Amino acid sequence: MTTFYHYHTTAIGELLLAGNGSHLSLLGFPSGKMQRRHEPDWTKDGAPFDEACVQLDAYFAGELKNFDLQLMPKGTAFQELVWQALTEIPYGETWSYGQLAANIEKPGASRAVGAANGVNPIPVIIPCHRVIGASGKLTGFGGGIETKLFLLELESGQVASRLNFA
Amino acid sequence: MTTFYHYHTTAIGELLLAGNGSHLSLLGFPSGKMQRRHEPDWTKDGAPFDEACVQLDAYFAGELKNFDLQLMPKGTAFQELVWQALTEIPYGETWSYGQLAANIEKPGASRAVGAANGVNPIPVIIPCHRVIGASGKLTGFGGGIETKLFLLELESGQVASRLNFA
DNA sequence: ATGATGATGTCCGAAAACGGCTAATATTTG
DNA sequence: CAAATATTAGCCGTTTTCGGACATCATCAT
Repeated sequence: MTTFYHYHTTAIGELLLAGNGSHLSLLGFPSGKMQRRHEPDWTKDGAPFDEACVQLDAYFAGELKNFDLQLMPKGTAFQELVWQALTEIPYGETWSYGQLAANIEKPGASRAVGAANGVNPIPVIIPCHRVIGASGKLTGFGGGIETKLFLLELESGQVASRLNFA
Repeated sequence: MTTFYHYHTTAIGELLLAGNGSHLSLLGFPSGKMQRRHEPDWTKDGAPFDEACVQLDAYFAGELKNFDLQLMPKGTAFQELVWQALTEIPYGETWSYGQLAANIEKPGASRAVGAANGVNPIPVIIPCHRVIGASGKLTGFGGGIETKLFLLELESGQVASRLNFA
């Protein structure tokens, strides 16, 4: 099965999108700490990334609050359960890792939830950034803590129109 | 990639053959101690097993001394090296595990050779039965020691025309 | 306040166990 | 006294097991 990819520039920098012909399976950050680029055997464009880009643009413009895309994140049963639960956190809201754990009927698995969050293959669209420490601390984010903060401010209606790129 | 399979009865009982459209990747013993049967998602027949069966029949009739088939055993680098070396043992001859180890430039790895022998995916055709202990003892064989003995007697020209099946 | 503790799922590296072995010593047997 | 058997101790790739480390957090002692 061939994998398609596409780069798209947004307010948080360039993003890598990838998937098969119909479903999105990856959103990565080509620059920054956790770099993620396309694999050599992937095919450029070709897949329906247009819709994803349109929705991303609208999201960063503050006009779209809920993505409606065909997603296909791949992980263990537990991870997919967590990622599914993530999509149920309303726009602009934040939950703690423990709350999310309780929500999937696995109280005590807050730490495991954090680990699953850390390998979320489609950040932003699957809003792992809406999960923070119980103390309110933004404990981590693949695209960098500053990006996580930017997304939360965007969703909270604050300005946060610019961001320093390294 | 779909896998094809086929059962064929020989002097040592029923055998399971499996592979893709062109290469043989498995020969198993459906009955006996180390049972090996086809997986549910495999496709019956369809692949060119005809030639393999013809050669097997000729082999058990004592008429064919060297198989000429497209093989595709899958294992670690070391294992494939061992299996390759196995095919260089002449018909009717027996080597010790230590000799085989020395032959692949890994003296001292006789024990590892034994382990690799034990997971040979295509016995009989890849003649792991031609390897015995340095003392002459037939130390092991997936299809049963008695089968190993049968094969060696067959290749040594002895009668050994019948074999008791459990 | 600060710090140790235990619960949870996954990954990763290290360490140990396990064989289709063998040559070198013991130890038994005729 | 040999000449068959044990026992032992290295050998090596693979597999299994185990112990931490994590995007945590409530709890109970200091």
